[in-house]
Amino acid sequence: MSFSDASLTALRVFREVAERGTLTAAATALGYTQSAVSRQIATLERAAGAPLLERRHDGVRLTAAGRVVVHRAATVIDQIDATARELAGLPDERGTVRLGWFTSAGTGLLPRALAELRRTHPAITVISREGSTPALVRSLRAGTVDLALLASAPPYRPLDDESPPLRLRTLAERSLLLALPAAHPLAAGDAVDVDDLRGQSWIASANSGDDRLLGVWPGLDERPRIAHTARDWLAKLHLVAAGCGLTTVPASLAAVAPDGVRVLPVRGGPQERRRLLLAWLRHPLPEPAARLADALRGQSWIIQAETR
Amino acid sequence: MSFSDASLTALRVFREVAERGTLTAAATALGYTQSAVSRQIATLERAAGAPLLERRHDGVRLTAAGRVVVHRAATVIDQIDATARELAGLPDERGTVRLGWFTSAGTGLLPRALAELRRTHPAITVISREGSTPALVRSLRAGTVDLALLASAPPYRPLDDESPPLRLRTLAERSLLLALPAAHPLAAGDAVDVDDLRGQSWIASANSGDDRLLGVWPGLDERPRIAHTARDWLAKLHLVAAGCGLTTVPASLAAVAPDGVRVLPVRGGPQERRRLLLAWLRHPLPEPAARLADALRGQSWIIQAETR
DNA sequence: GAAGCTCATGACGGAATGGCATACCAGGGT
DNA sequence: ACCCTGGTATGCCATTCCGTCATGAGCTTC
Repeated sequence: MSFSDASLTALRVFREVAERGTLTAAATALGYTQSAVSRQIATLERAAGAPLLERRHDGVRLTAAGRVVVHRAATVIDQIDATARELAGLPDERGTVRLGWFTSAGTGLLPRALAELRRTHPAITVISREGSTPALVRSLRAGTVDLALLASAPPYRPLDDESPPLRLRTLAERSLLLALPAAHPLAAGDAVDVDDLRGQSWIASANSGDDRLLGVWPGLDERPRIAHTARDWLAKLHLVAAGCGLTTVPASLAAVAPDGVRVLPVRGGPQERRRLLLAWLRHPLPEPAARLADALRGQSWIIQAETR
Repeated sequence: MSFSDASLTALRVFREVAERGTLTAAATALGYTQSAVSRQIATLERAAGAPLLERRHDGVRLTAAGRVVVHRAATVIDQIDATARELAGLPDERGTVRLGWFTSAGTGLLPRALAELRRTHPAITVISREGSTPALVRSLRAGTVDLALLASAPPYRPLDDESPPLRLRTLAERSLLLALPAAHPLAAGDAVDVDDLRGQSWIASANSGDDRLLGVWPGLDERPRIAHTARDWLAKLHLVAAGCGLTTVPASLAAVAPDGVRVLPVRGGPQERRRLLLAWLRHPLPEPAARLADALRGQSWIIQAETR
């Protein structure tokens, strides 16, 4: 029994697991049952002669051997898929970038950068998908995205501690803002004082993954009053407009807030900065990915200037 | 059904078939039956959606799609095997060259070049194997050797007509010589006249593959008298010494002929030149392979000078 | 026309694979 | 203290897959 006995299916399953972080999620993504995935991993580990996953109560994490395997698996599967495309007579994907992005990049930075890129490099195709920061980091590791646009909050911990380390570039650094109903008493001035925020009602994001509670101004109350929970920005902003509560917004959304919503900075308290990061793993970055990175960087300067 | 459904086993089998040139040979090499190989290829072709092999009465040849697939298959399998090594904690094969060589290189050029390389670059490991020209060409295409040392006779046809073309470099060009018993009447002078060769008894090589009859001076008789057949050079030369017949030898063997054998040039008739070729496919050639090529080139100059 | 080589294919048995149900474990809320 | 909810592992089963064996069909050589 050696790794050469591994099956392609097992590699595919393993990559999916590495990307999703749990066997269960990988199973549903693949249309398998959890038990099938568990078995595939088990036989792959037997073939590898070493555990590839560290089992934890909240999912699994890659071991050192697992990191070796997921990297190889990604290139193997890419080869197979490229062969399929080539045989089908489709153009190869040399001119394609796969981009992952965190939700609030979707209203400003992303569409502008894509428009810019289409103007300057019409031959480049961008395939993108939204995802949470940990999901995107796993996708980078699993080789299913080439480039990821991430947000990071203080204390700016590294995104993961695996090797090789992800390559990072900070695109912009901006302040977290507060969205409140135009009719709200605090909405009168040019800014809100942090102490006035205690005891308010909040509209939070559905807590996706291990992120901290989003949408509530950080560091205020132990147990803030969550009036509503929504994943969608448009829904959240309309809830604010309807006077249902307050929420935090990244600066990029200030420009697109609907009527009835005011977006203001918060005075006092610790600086709530957010960094916009570009992350990738492959080095050197393939040509089209580098061009996309340029476009994102160009647009992020504009945004940075707009909103400080 | 798409190529993504291909299995690793099928790819392995396919590479072996591409390398051996017949399903049967691949089957015995893999320890399978011929029918198993036939089925694997059939399902792989179904997955690819196109025939990968052209069936001929004497084996199979790759189609255009087959060439695409064998190339990808080689890199996939290499990845898998590299993973296996890495997981086993073995050193990776970056410092290894896989060389293929035609039989008569084994007495002079090859050992000298390897000794030279070990002196100048002790870190490089060479794994080599003997093979016929068509077998080695297939091995280059299948990615199981990095470099091949080949012989070529006029009219110096291209080794194959597939794409991408093999990269070639001529190392030396030498005359074909004649080995005859020291006691033979023709062995008296410094050279033999081509017309005296008609009607002689010959010691031929076992006709391996589709090569023409080897060991008999070319262009003489329609049906030469073959007294003995042997694959091994040492055996052939001792048969000559025992007076059992004549045979042709490449110039590189002149120096190692045993007592009782004379090696002489042949006067008259068309020039019977043999080219020593170095062939490879990957470009650029990996570093250790390039160093081996240098060593072979260096030694071939010496040989060329020795024997003109 | 028989022998010898090639590849293809029908029949069949055993191994691999995925589904289901269930067991187990840890953390959080009541 | 309890259960609920997330996670993974595993016994049992049906099916599918993948080999072998035996045979057939086509072509070349003698």
